[in-house]
Amino acid sequence: MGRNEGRTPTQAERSRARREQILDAAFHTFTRRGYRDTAMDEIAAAAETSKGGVYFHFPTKEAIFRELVRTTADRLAAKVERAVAEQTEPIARADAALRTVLLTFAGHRTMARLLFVDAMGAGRVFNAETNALHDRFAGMIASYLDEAVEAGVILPIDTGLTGVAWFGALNEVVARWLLVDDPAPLDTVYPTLRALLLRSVGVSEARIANTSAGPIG
Amino acid sequence: MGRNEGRTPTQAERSRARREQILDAAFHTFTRRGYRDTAMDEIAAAAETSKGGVYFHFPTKEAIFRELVRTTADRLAAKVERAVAEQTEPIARADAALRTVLLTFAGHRTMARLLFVDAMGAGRVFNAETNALHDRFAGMIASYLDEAVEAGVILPIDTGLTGVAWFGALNEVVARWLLVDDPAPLDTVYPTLRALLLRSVGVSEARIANTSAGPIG
DNA sequence: ATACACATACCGACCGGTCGGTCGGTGGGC
DNA sequence: GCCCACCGACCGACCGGTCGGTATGTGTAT
Repeated sequence: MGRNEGRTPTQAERSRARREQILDAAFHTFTRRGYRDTAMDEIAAAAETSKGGVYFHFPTKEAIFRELVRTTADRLAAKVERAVAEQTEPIARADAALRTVLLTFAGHRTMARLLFVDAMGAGRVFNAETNALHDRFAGMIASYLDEAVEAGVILPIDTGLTGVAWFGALNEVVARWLLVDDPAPLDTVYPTLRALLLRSVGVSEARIANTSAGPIG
Repeated sequence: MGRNEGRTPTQAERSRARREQILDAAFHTFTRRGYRDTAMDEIAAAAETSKGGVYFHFPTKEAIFRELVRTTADRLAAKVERAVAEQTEPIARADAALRTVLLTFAGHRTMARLLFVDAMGAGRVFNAETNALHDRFAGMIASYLDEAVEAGVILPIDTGLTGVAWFGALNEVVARWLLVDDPAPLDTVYPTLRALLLRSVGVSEARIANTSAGPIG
């Protein structure tokens, strides 16, 4: 690579590093205490800088939170889409999506926490945000279900409502797992939840018993 | 009816009336603006009294909210239990529970709102509360499912997890309906959701098609 | 190289506003 | 004459965001 190998970092580099540092600190603080209960001073302290320093990099508290939620949701959605793309058969695709979400949350509990924080600690401001987030994921599910209906492998159901219901079920299971002190590992509930959801759209027991695929991407 | 027919009410009566008035005002304000965004002054104003007046009847803001949630949840639970008691067949019982919740919410949107407010606007304080509330209803569902499993009319599933998942699905569908501006009537989604849930525990299509019962209590 | 000009990153005291809760007072019914 | 119900000014803590100031680069002309 260029000159200045690992030497005194340039201003731009230090700036981006600090920004990241603040994002990290905010992530952890929001994750542990919720949005409303997190003070800017706390974020500043956790990032080992000052409130002024934080406000140099971000315009408002809300902006920090939004960026965090957005990037986190993006990462999760991308991971799901990657996993789904590896499958061609409709049921296997829906299944891959479910597995990816569940196992990703299982591996990154804090990630799950952040995506649930706004529902737990934010005020009216974020209802629209939360709504949009839920819509996005419920919509993803619905589109996979549409494929499956089209292919005739599941019943011709109301995929919109089903997407919402599936998302809700998943949401609640994960939320429960987040709130309990020493939760059972999330991946142990996966087979049960999978069977429950697939059955709900008319997949045969035989087809459900036939589990698919290996580890997630 | 004793003497003093509708005449100047006694002090105790006026006191209880005021208390109710405050509860009412708090209910409406919490329902519209969420817990955190509701100021005691607003409640006082809505109850046509003063902040001091409110604090004469209630020790803290939290106490008001708790009482509201408790009595509301109690009313709903009682209604569900009454509806369930009218049925003897396990599937019909679970079905009655679902119908009652959905149709009660459909008829009392504000009631639904209050039960969801704590998740929307409260801070850490109520996580335990919310958790307990969810537990309670998920537990109710699970116990009905247990009956059904016992009777052999549904598959021998993990009723605990299923209770959580059903509750989550229901929860999300209702929440969605609360947040959308002009929602489709909740009772139109009932048949679809009912079929979805019943299928998920292995009830046959034939049995699902056979809808039960008349209007709710 | 040196000096100067300017921007960038950061600090922390401070401000303005909000809000839960308190308290001294008051008036009307018993 | 006492006390219940009520009033509303007030308190103190908290918190998001601002601002004047500083110090450390960074580019440029000499």
